[in-house]
Amino acid sequence: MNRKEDGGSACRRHLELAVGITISAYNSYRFVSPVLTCIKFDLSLSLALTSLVVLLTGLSFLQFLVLGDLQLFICLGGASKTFENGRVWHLLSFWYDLYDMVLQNRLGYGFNGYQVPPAPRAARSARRRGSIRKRVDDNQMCAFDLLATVAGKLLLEGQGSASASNTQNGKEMCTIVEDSIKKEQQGAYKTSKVEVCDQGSCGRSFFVSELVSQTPGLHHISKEFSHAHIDDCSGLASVITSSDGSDKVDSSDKLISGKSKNQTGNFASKVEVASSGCESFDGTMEDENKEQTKMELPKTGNASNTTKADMCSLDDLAVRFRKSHALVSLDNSVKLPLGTDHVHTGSFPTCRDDVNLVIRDDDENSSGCTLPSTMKKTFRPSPRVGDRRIRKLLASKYWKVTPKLKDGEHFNAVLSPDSEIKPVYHNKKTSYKRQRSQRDYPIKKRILYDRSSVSNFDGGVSREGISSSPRKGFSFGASCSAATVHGAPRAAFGKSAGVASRHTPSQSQDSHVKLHIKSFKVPELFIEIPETATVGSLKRTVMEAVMAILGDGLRVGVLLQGKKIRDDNKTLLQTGISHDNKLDALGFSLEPRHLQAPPPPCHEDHPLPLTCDAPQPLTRYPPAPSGVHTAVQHSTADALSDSPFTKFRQLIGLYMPETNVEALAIVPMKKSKRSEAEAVQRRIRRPFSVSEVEALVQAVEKLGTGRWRDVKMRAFDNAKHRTYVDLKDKWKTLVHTARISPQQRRGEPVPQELLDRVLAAHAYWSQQQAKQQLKHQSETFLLL
DNA sequence: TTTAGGG
DNA sequence: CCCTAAA
Repeated sequence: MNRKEDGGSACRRHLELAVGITISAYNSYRFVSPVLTCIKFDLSLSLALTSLVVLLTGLSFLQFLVLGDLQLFICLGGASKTFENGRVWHLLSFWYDLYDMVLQNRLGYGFNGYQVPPAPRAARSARRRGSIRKRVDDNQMCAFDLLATVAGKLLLEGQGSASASNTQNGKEMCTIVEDSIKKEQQGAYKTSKVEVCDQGSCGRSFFVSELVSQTPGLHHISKEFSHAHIDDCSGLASVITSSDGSDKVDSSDKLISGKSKNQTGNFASKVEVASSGCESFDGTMEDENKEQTKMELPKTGNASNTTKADMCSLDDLAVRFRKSHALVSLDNSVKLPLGTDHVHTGSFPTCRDDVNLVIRDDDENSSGCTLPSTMKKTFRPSPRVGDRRIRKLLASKYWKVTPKLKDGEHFNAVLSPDSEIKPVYHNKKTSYKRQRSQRDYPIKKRILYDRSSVSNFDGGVSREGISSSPRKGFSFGASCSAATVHGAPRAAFGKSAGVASRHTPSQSQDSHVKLHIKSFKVPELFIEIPETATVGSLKRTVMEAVMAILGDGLRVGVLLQGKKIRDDNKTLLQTGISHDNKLDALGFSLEPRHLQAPPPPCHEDHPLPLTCDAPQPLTRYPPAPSGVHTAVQHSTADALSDSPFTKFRQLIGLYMPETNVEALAIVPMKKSKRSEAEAVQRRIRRPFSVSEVEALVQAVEKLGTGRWRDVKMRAFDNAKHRTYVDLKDKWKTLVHTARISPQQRRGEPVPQELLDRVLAAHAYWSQQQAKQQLKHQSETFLLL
């Protein structure tokens, strides 16, 4: 429950329940989240980075829904979707947290502690930065960091000069920035700049492109993100090792100074890059979509003869050099094995600002993707800071698989034990040296998550899904399997690396990455519970909220004292909720609704396979669009076409009209106004089958229309869900049906023969009843 | 609880 | 299917 401070309600107490429910107020529950069990993200991506991004996006969307406050424009496999209405903060912070979680590998991290900033504030980035850095390896820089910072700036500025800014201004700002940057570059710094144009259709699997939104800030942020992403993809620079570790730098400042040093030429004389992604980059651009790529290489004395690749690598190297300490260490000698010429010392300084844009696609085809000129520049709060940030960004360590490695070159993804993810391009000849630790475990062209490596987690990242189907673009699926996680759920991500290397089958393996989140928490579902609430009503509320967020396919289980209890709505609805500390006992879990879901690997962990009285699905709240309720299946290789993908599409909003988004976002928050009566769940409608009708008719023929209890016992004794009232009602409707014309009848047609019998029986027993009545009356009369 | 009926 | 008066 760290990081949980609620400014607005100090009086709230936060208790973390075993199943992930936090009670924050006396009569309200703060569902830090129902535990989401077994949500699988199946990514057939060539890049782990991309996977991550997608994953984050998917998850962030959850957050988004809950918070309902962000706008994001995402191009996903060609389809784009805009999420409106919001502040970037939420998403950013969520990313942040996720990033944190993923890379930092914090044990027991859930989303429970997550607190949404009441309002955008610049402080966040700073704040986070500090904490994160300490927590982490110090090496961890990430795009998110940058994003957050930029976002903060933008938001602040946007607020400051808000009124003046609109879409137009955004563009202007962009331009201005760009200009300034250009000048800057052309001026003091030599830069290698790559302009890529044409966005969209790059065939990249995932690409966060510009925001079309009205929010300038978002636009910029988006760009930043693109940069991050892309750059990351370009992540060539593998390892520049240094013989002397003395140069390790830990802070940005130092890095900067390092750079200065570099600029002055005191620096590395040799740069060694095994295989830089630049190569692939170039090749791709050429053979790919024939996108226009323009590279502007300022002809500076030293760099004049450098090739594109060189520049690229240099850039990267430089950046990485300054940035990722863990990855790159300073050395007196740096080699550039790109097969290209060597770079002179002088060229290094070049890299300084640039970063403009090396856009690389992670896609196997890494197409040179392009950004409109307006997107070329990243927003910079200040030149200096921007620089730094960008560098950080560039240095962010994600891992990626580069498709176009040359023979003998292997890409090594390294997931260090401390969750560091490092891209390592490894050349046969030039293997990199590891200075800092032995934690680099190269694996070939593949990113593996080993379950065993995350054994301490409830769930881990499963590696089973790692297969590759490059070119498939990517598919994303989420599937759920029955699993109830006991104890605080933890999202586990690559915890270690070492093991990964063991599972390095063949290089021919696809780069299909499957991330498996066994459980995570839906952050901040806030549900107020009226005093009169019952467990059942609460459950229903939870269900609604969950469904609003995740769509159909899930059911909510009720846990008492950590144990799953039989889900009997009737009982639950009558079970009040004590508002004292006994709340701890109550919990909820999310489970897949369909029964055919294969039991999850973790099944044994569960107390009971979920039991449900009725085989039929529970009523959906809200009603899901047709098709949505298709059973969630375990993702398979072709998740694209199947429900998992559908699921994902739901997640990312393709599923619901945007008009609903806002509502959805609000739903979980305040929905308690309804009367308790309304909160009581209505029984599921179970149309009578023909055979049931027949049984009913037969029984009534025998027993008459006034002995429903007997009818029930006689013909429906084992049909628990059919009460005698139900039978009576059905008879009523049957009679009505029989009397109306066939055209007016609806539902499953009842054989006319049965209807005739219904009328006959009805007539007969009505007559009998009348007789009985007369008799009774006469008897009474006689008595009088 | 069961019937009977209206909603 | 729900709700309930009435038995």
